[in-house]
Amino acid sequence: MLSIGEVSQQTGVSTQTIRYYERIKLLPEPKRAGNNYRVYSDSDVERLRFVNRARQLDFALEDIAEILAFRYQNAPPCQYVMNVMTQQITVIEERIGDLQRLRDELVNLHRVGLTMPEDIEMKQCVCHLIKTGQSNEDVNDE
Amino acid sequence: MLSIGEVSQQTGVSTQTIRYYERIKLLPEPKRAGNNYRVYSDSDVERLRFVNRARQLDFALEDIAEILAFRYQNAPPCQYVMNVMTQQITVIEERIGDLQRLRDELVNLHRVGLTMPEDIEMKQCVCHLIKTGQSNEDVNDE
DNA sequence: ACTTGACCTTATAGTTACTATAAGGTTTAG
DNA sequence: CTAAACCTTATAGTAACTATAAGGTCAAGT
Repeated sequence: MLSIGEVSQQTGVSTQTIRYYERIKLLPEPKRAGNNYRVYSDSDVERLRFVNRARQLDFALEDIAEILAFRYQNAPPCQYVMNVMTQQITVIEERIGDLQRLRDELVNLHRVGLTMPEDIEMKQCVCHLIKTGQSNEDVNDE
Repeated sequence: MLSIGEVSQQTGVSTQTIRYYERIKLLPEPKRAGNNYRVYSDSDVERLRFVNRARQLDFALEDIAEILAFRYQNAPPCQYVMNVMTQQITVIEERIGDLQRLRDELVNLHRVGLTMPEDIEMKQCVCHLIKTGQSNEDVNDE
């Protein structure tokens, strides 16, 4: 039986966040000690660990709630979880692609900024690059 | 001279977002027509394009406001912009790394889920994988 | 003249996943 | 007996929008 602070330490989830999860019903209301402090059982901690782990996999809290609901009904959430995973993978791969393109663009702009003569750099410079939105194509491919 | 809807079409920024930018003073209050409709000049549109382009580069609105403030004072924001860019690139590269690790982990879990015998898959399955948080290491490297 | 639909206006609340703050109660060590 | 390190609740703030409500304006069609 652990206090909220102890649970926080053991799981790496802040006390604020634990209370937040309780508020949005992702975690059940724990028992209370005589002084009204929260007291957590092993199964509470296990559930929190599950939530935390799923968050690290970037599952939305809503999806996690759904999975937990399946779990509680003793229905197998497997197919659901597998579907969510497939979706997640697609979304993440798209994000990676977007970010890579963005990084290339920024690196380009930065490089152009560096190679500008100082007096121009200090007057028109990078703002112009941002503004036009064409530097990328200019430098890159066209 | 354009209406908010026309500006929206020309820039790809929703009318809601244009009003939002005005509210947080990223854009100046435009003139109004007799009917109280917003009327935008070319320079208004140019400024919005700048904001939009910077957003596409994932600059925070706060940074954009800072850059625009420099611009207005005719002070060269160059060094500031260059610094922001450098920071952005670092942050983005970290995010890409995180996401790649996450994707690998998910792909792994998904693969394990697929190769599970169906009866097990339908009872313990992926939830267990999420729960333990150890499947990744099991499958990957150790 | 009137109504329908596509515009425009403001103000306010909702989104996601937290984080921070205020204002206070409890417990333990010195 | 007081200071610290816990705990409690309630509420507001974060980023960058998006959605909703409730209404005003305008051009075209009947």
